[in-house]
Amino acid sequence: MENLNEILSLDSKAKTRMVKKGEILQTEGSYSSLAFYVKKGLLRSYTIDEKGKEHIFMFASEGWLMADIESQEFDQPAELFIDCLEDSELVVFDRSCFKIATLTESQLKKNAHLLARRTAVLQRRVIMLMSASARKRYNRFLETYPELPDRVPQRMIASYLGVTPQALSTIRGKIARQK
Amino acid sequence: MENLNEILSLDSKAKTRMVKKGEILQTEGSYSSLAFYVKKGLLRSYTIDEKGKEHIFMFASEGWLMADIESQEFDQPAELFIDCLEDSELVVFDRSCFKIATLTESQLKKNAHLLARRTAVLQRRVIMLMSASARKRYNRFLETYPELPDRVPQRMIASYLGVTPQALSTIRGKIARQK
DNA sequence: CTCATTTGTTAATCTAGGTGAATGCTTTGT
DNA sequence: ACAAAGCATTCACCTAGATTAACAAATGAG
Repeated sequence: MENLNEILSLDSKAKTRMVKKGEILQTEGSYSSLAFYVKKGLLRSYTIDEKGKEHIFMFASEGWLMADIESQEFDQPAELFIDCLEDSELVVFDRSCFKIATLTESQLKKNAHLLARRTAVLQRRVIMLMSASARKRYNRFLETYPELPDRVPQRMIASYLGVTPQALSTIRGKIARQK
Repeated sequence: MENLNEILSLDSKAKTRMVKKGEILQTEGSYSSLAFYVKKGLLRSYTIDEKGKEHIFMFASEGWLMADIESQEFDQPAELFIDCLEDSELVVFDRSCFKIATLTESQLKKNAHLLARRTAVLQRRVIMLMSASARKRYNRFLETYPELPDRVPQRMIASYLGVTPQALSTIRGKIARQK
């Protein structure tokens, strides 16, 4: 991820803010979407389907940027909820800060890298979801985010992987037993 | 989608090229990745898993840009195959044309906008794959790409949706019968 | 035109993962 | 400190979709 100084240069009005575990930073359907750079702590973004079930879209720990860039760029209401999984220290950016039309050239370049990187992550995620079993997705998750399993409740890892907590528990049991 | 003139302004060296149905434009692992703007015709990008099964990542018909932006951005070998589903007329861009460092401000803005749009599509796709049944995904596909069902073989639609051709056939049978 | 390949359909299994419920364990709030 | 809520695990089901296979229709190459 870009370092903090580069990120900060995107918006001189950005402010540091402390948030408590459980605090909700963005609600689906809201227009006041912001972007959050995580200095310390852990965020997640997710949707809630018509049956009330949560589907975690991504996590953001130290050094990552959490934003509903898509809804910001197209001036649509937020599609995602964003909330806080640990007491965190965030740098908060105004949504205008990611509106492409308003950015300077050097900001655009940073932004383009962030976007390209994000797109690459999503591309791999789509391919995994289409082609790999729950067990393979879990193993890939462990490789990709080695620091998260100790900080994120298992039911949320399950949600990120697109399986139930029970299924993940069974997978973990099998992996542990066969070693 | 941006109109052709805007796209063309990205690269004065871009050339128009006619390609035949079945022609392969990019192979997984190759470094010579290009980008293709579709003036006429239809392309697809896909991976092949360890069992030899194809997984279609996206389609691009008239007015869309097909590119393995991810591998271009990170100078990695291509992750995707790209081939041609109909005789097509394409504008071919060199990969350098999407290397961020070399672009002008107005090109960067178009590029960023294309990426944001692509990311939004992928975001919805991930959420669909995690939370919706095959039937719902098919209905969503029909709404989103109304022109494709008549041009794309069903087995490829099935591959895009992440189900087997048999499963899609059954879904279509049920939908037709219950009307 | 004709034979071969690819495509779509249907049907009979099989299985990964979902659902629901019971059991302990750990957090949380007061 | 205690009750209450949330969490992970296990088990007994159930169901969506995979697999395999057979067959008919469409496509295509020589």
